[in-house]
Amino acid sequence: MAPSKSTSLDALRDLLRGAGLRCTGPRVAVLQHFQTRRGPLSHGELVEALADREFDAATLYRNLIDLEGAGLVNRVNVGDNVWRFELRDQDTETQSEHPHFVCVECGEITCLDQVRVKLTPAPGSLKSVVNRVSEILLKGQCMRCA
Amino acid sequence: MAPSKSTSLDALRDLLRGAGLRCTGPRVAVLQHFQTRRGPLSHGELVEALADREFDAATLYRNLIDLEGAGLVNRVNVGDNVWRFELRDQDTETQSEHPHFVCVECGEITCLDQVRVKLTPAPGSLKSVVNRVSEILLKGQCMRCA
DNA sequence: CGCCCACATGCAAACGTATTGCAAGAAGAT
DNA sequence: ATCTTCTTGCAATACGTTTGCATGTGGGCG
Repeated sequence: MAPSKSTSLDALRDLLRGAGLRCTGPRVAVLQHFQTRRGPLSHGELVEALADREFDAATLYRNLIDLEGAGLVNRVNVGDNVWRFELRDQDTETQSEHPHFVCVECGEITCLDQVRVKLTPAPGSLKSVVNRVSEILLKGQCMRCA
Repeated sequence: MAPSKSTSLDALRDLLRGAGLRCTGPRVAVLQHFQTRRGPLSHGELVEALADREFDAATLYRNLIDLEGAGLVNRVNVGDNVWRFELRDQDTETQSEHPHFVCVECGEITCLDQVRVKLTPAPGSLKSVVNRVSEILLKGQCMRCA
């Protein structure tokens, strides 16, 4: 019968502790805000969104970095030279195989699970410089922004 | 019998004038430097590379912007929040944008001119979200960092 | 060939985001 | 309850990007 609020709060608590981070006010607030938000969030947007809580901007910045280091959020760059962060899906363990598509307009990130990318190098071009490709990023315009 | 130096200089002159830009010392120097360089170049790197010419940094910055507006260079973003510019291939009319490879260790950026990327979408996956792919970014580990 | 004007340069400064130093404060293990 | 270590708050710095403005210059035109 526990209210959902405290339930999710406990979940966040476990999430933080499990990641080796202390459970503090700012961090819980950040995670909570991420849960209500779809899509990447910049540091500035986060500061403004939590302005009423009056957390220090540097604290929130470091929180984002820490959460990224703990694997709870991803840091993405949609091409406007501003770091953005998004809650990382905890369910999917391996996400390395499929390419990601980033819309340069709305910044939405799409996992192209079904898309296969085939690289056909000319002799001596790819092999000479590239050892291993770990991530494939496609940038462009999504249908909605077209 | 004209020396190749003056020949290419004339070519650059025509390139600039043809693009509607005045032929000035800084602009010629920028284009010349791009010709000797493989891969994208940041503003800071360009300033340092042409330090002996003692051009103003703001001038070089505006040159990059102007050259981009004239279609002579492309502006790319490899994910480190720094704008980079590369000479645009004038021969290929259809945007044959080559993919870029970024080493996640040393940060070196490589133009994979010869690499062709073929996307084979499963039915209804790519078309539904992606309208147009404008940039392809491959991240991984380069040979030297392996 | 020289004039003239729009465009380009140089210099300085503003700006926004990213990043760090340090002392005070809080979390959580014992 | 205490103590250690991590975190916060505040300030200041670093860095790339961008702009204002006065001066200088390319190149078209007479």
